[in-house]
Amino acid sequence: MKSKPDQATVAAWIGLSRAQRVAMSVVEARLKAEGLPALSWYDALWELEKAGEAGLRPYELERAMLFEQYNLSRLAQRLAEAGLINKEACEADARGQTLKITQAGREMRRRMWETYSRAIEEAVGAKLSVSEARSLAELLRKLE
Amino acid sequence: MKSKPDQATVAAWIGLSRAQRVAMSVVEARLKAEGLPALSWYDALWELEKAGEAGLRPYELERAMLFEQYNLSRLAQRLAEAGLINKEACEADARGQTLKITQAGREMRRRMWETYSRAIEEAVGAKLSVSEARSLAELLRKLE
DNA sequence: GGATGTTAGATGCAGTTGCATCGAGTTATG
DNA sequence: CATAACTCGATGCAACTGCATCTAACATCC
Repeated sequence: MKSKPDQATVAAWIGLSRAQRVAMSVVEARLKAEGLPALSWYDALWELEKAGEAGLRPYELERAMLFEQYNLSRLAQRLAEAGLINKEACEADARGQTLKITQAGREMRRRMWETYSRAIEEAVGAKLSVSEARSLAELLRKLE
Repeated sequence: MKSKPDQATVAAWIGLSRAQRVAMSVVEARLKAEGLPALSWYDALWELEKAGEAGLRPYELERAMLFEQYNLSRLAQRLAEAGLINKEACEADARGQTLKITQAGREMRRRMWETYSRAIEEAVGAKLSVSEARSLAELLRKLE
């Protein structure tokens, strides 16, 4: 009789939790040290920047970011308050809205990227060769 | 001129964030569905069970779990209130205390493991071969 | 031994997250 | 068209997290 999750699976799970926590705390600390907003702001701004002129419906952004609905609702509020996005009424569906990044939002995203990218390099790039990073990315993709 | 974090590094970072979020949400959902406490309870109970009769000082547990100090302080409070651990005065250092798992704590950990292990299998084991899981664990270990 | 610095752990407060639920609008069914 | 079922997004409330700070107890240095 074989144990359900084998040793390697458990090791991978533990590694995933720990590595993510370590890397994330480095990245969040760097952002905070520069007085920049948290990572979730970046993710949202980036998705909206990629979406361009059309913007995104909250539920689309929610899925792209793997965010809970209530969570995104509040994130959007804060981003709008900060002037980084606009919430526009949606023509096609009177319940809904369309989120669009503002110029200030694009600038903030760019500014965050300077710090963010350095932190990624520190937390991941410096610890893996390019081929290791590629392998890791591929293995992680299988978990989604 | 080469871009600072290369493409593979960024892909690994994104994969890490997403995979962890997906896997974690599966696991937490399974625990919640069974009316069991959150994962952090399991981690603490497991560390204390491994520590055995000697128990652990809060700051030791804190480091083992990669938890913030204030965070662990409150987790220990809740575990103690639930009767899963005991907080004993520390002989060697009057400021400190020693945390020890109780019998109820051991039982809870075992009970959580039944659900937890199935969830790990579902979120990780089912998506990777054994050798892939081994590779993944090894790559992730380099990030700590 | 006494001043100074450091470490262990707790806690008040503000911000964030999770959960449940709501209200408004849309779609499906008859 | 009426009603039932569902989707979109917001929100009250409770739990949790992060930050700063506090108290008490070592440790160090003279």
